[in-house]
Amino acid sequence: MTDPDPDFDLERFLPYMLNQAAEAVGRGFQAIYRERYGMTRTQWRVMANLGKFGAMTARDICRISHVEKTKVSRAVAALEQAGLLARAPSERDGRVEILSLTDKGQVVFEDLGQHALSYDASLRAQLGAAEADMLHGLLQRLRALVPPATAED
Amino acid sequence: MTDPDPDFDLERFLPYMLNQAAEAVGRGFQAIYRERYGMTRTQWRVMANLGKFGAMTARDICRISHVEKTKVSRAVAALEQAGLLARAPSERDGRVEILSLTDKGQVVFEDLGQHALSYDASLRAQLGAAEADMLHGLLQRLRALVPPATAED
DNA sequence: AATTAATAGTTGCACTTGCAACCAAGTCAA
DNA sequence: TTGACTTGGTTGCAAGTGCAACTATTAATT
Repeated sequence: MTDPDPDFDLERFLPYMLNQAAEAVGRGFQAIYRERYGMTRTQWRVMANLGKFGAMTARDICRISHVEKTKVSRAVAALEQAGLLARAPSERDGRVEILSLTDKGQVVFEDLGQHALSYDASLRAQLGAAEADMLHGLLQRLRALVPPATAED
Repeated sequence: MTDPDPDFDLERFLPYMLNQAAEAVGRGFQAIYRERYGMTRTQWRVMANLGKFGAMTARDICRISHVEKTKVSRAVAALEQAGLLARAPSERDGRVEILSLTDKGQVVFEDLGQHALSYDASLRAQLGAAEADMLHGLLQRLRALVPPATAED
C-alpha cells in the first residue's frame, strides 16, 4: 500500500531551493550591471564571454554559455545599439557574424568583471572556501544531470 | 598594483553556476506540471503551499514561499479559473481572502507532490545522499546571505 | 470622530522570454 | 546543376514578470 503523499515539502525540494538561492544571489549582482549600465542578465553574459574569449560568433556564445539563440540574438542587437559590441561579416561563411567588444565594451567588461570577482569572493568568503568549492562541484554535476534546453542549440 | 582583471571566468562565477543548475533542474520538473496541467511555476508553488499547510491568505504564501505578491495574485486568479483553488472572505479582516484547494485541486496537488518527491529522490540519488544534504544546507545559507526582494513583501 | 498611515490585493504598462515560423547562406546527393 | 536538407540568425506573437500606481479595508494618531 503506497502512501499517497508521504511528506512533500517545498523547503526540502531541490529544484525549489536551487531556484531560491539562484534568485537571491542573482539579485545581488544584477543590481550592479543593471544600475550601472541598464543591462540585462543575458547581455551581461554575452559580454562576459566576449570579454573572456575574444571575438566569436553568436552560435559559439550559445554553445559555451548555454543560452538560447534568440536570447543571444536580442542581447547582441541591444549591445550593438549601445555601442558596446561590433559585428563583422565572416569571409568564410556568409551566414555568420563575428562578434567582438568595442573599446567601450572592453572598458565596461573590465569594470563589471571586477565587480563580479569581488561579489563572488564575498560569497565564497561567507560560505567558506571549502564549502564554496564543494558547492561549485555539485552545481556542475547538477547541470550535467538534466539535458540542456534544445539539445545545446 | 592591483591587477585590472585578474582572471574573470563565468564558469567559476557562483551566481552563474547557480542559475545554470537551477534552470537545468527546474526544466526537468517544469515539464511535468506544465504538460500535465498547463501550470506555471508560480502556480505550482502556490498549490504546493496550500497543499502542505492548508488554507491561508495570499499574504502568507508570499511570506512563506518568497514570491512577490503580484505573482501570487495572478497565480491565484488562474488557479481559481481552473477550479483548483477557492477564495473565501475573512470575517475578521475585510481585505483578506482565505485561499484553499478545492477537491480537484487537492487531487492535483497529490499527483504533483508524488512526482515532485520522485524527481527529488532521483536527483538526490544521482548526487549521493550526503552530497545532497550538504547542497541543501549550502543553498539555505546562500538564500539567507542576500536579503530577499522587496523586504519580504 | 476625523485624519493619516499602513496593509491586502489588483491592475496597467513596459519589458524579457520561449516557441514556432521564417529568411538567407551553406552542404550534400544524385 | 538542381533540389532537399541543414545551419546561423532574426522576427512575430503569446505569455510571464517587475514595478509603480491604485482601490479598499484596517490600524494609529490627535
